[in-house]
Amino acid sequence: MTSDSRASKALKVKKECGENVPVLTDSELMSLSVRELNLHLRGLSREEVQKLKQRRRTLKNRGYAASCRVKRVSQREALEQQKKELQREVERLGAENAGMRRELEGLGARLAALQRFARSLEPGVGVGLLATAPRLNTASVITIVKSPQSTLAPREQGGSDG
Amino acid sequence: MTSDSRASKALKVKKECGENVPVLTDSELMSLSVRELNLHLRGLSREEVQKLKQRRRTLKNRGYAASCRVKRVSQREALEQQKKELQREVERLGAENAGMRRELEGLGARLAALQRFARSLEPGVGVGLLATAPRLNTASVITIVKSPQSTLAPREQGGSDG
DNA sequence: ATGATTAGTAAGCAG
DNA sequence: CTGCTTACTAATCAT
Repeated sequence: MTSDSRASKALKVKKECGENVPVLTDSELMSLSVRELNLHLRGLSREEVQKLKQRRRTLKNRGYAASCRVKRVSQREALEQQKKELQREVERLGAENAGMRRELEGLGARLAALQRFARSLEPGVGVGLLATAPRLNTASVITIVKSPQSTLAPREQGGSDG
Repeated sequence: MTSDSRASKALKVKKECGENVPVLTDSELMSLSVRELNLHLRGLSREEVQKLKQRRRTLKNRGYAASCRVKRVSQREALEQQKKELQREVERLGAENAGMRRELEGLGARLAALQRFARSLEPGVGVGLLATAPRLNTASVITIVKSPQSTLAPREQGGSDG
């Protein structure tokens, strides 16, 4: 503040009250349109007109600066909000990820066991199916299938016993 | 701005050379310690001392305001950087997630096919294993494993085992 | 006293 | 000219 040109506070410097409308309030002067302002400018000297216009500009600048600060704060808060949402999203995806990784592990184990069983039935090496696995029955398969429960495939498991 | 005391910019305010030497430059006055400042204060009137101290304060305030703006910009850029990194992380986790989901579907289909096959070998309904599936051999299992046409897995044809 | 922050001011740019 | 942004200043607050 320059400690001058600040009539907005307490200084009430009126210029030639006897001529026309003495002064305009800050809010009045600031919100007037150019056309409306010109109505109040009639009968004033060039210098007075200039002073009034400068005061108007100053008042508007005051408002511009204020909205500039408001905008700055809003943008910062928006950024922080977006960051929080992204952090939550990362956390959610990470948890979902870990769950699926566990499921994959379980399913992989089940599948590997079943494939080992299937290969054991295969006549590949030179021995036949019945000769290769005479003691194996399907109960083993069902048992293997039942042991880990997946959240993805909670299918029913009837007939566990032979 | 008061349109005075602003020699730092382009405004040329020349100091009355006939009066006194520029006792201290801005940068000098700003960086001096109180003790050092007092050395330069000797022999000056109270008013001059006050003026000098006020100028020092003003210069310091200028620096404070500058660093305040720098800090504001830095914090904003840091926030934006963190947001970008989080976005990349979300993208990465999402892709990993989708991949694992596909894997889970494929494994689920293979497992379901193997379970169906295993149940077909079961004597549960009343007929024995050999009587129930006399034509089935392990080649069927391998076939099922290699190309599961389940509703769960419309694609994913490449078998992992041979 | 020092440093940080805020609102107001003018300069300067962009439309 | 209008609106926005920036640097600066003074005021205010906290240490």
